[in-house]
Amino acid sequence: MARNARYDRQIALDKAMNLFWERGYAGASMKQIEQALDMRPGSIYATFGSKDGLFSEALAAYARRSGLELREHLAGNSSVLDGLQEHLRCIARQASPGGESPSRACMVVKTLLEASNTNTAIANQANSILSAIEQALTELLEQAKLQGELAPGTHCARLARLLQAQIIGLRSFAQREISSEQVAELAEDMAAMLDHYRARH
Amino acid sequence: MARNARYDRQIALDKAMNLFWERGYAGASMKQIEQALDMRPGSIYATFGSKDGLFSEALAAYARRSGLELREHLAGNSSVLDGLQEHLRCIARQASPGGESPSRACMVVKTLLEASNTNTAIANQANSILSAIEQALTELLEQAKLQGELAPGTHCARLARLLQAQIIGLRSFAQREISSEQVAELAEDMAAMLDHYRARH
DNA sequence: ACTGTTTTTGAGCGTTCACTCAAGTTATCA
DNA sequence: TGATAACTTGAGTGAACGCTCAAAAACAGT
Repeated sequence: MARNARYDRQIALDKAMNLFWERGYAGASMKQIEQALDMRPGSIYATFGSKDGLFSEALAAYARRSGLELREHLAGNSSVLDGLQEHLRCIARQASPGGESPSRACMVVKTLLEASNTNTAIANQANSILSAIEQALTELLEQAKLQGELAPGTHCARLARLLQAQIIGLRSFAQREISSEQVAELAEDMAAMLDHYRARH
Repeated sequence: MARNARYDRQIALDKAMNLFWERGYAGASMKQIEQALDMRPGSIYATFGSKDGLFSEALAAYARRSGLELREHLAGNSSVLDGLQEHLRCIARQASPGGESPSRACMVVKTLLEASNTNTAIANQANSILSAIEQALTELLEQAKLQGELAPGTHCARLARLLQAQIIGLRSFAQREISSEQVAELAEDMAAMLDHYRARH
C-alpha cells in the first residue's frame, strides 16, 4: 500500500551517535546532522521527533554498545577482576590518540558535564545510565566476592563507585593531548590498584 | 581628562567565570553574560574583545584560583602526601551536593570535553592548564620523594598523572546526583590509594 | 562651568539556529 | 497500470545567536 523508508533507523542512529559523541549536543548542528545521516530535515523530524529526541536515542544506543563491550571483556576471562583489569587496558587502547573513535572521552560523561545545568532531561538520562553502570559493577563485584576473588570485607558498592570514577578519570584524562604510552601506563596503575582489593591467599 | 570605567575588571571576570563554569561555553549566551556582569554588549566587547576572549580569561582566572587552593592545602600540612590527601577530601567537600559552587565538576575538564572537537583554541588552553598542573604535581612528588615520604623507586611523573586522573574522576563523578557521603567515601578511597606509594618504615 | 576624552548604551546588524509543511516522489497492492 | 498511502524534499519560518556602532552620558582637568 505504501512506500518503505529509504533509511535504516539503526544505521542513522549510529551515525548520529558518532557525531554527537565527537561534537557534543550543542556542538552538533542540525545541518551537520543532516549531512552525516544523509537525510533532509523533514525525514529526521518524522523519524526522531526533535534534536533532543535524536540525541536521547543516540545516547541510549551508546550506553547499549558500552554495556556489550564490558560484557565481552568479562566473558573472555574466567575471573571477574581479571576481566575488569582487561577492560581498563582495553579502554586505554581505544582512548589512545590516533584511534578511530569519535572521541577519546566517554559520551555519557561528556553529556553529563555539558547538560547538567542547561538541559535537565538529558542530564537525567546521563545520570540514569551512570547509575545503572554503578549497579551492574556492584553486582559483578558481589559475584567476585562470593567466588573468593575479593577480600571478604570488601564494600562492593563503594568499590564499584571507585572503579567508575577510575574509568571516568581515565577516559577524560585521555582526552588530553597525551601519548598512548602514558595512557596505557595510567590504565596499568589503575589495574594495579584493583589488585589491592583481591583476597589474600 | 576622561571618565573612569564603572566596572571592576576582576569582579566582572569572576562573575563570567562562575557563569561559564556553571553552564559551559556554548551554554552561556551573551544575553546571560550581559545580565550576570550587569554590562551592556558594547562594554563587554570593549573590555574583553569577544566571547572567546572573555571565556579564555575566565578559564585562566579559574586555573589561577585552583592553583592557589592547592597551595593552601599543602601549606597546612608539613607532609606533601598528607597535603594531597587533604586536598582530595577538600575537593569532595566542595563537590558535594548543596555546595555553593557553580558546578561540582572541574571547569577545565568541562572545557576540555566540550571544546575538544569544536573549538581548537579553547581546547588547547585547557590542555595547557592540565599539562601545567601535571608538571606541578610531578615536582611536588619529586620533593616528597627527596624528603623520604615516597618509596624511593616511585615514578613521580607517572604517579602525578594517576593523581590527576583521580581528581578528574572524583570531580566528574561528583557531578552525578549522588549523596555527599558517597563522594566523601570516594575521596577517602582515593586518599587510601596514595598511601600505597608511601615509603615503608 | 566648560571642554575634551572615555565609557556606556541599546537598537539593530547579518548569520545561524532548530524546525515546519506543502509539494513532489516512490514503492506497494489491487 | 492506476490508485493510494507513505516517505522525501528543501525553501522558508521565527527566534536566538554573537556582535557593531552612532549617539548619549559621565567624569577629569582647566
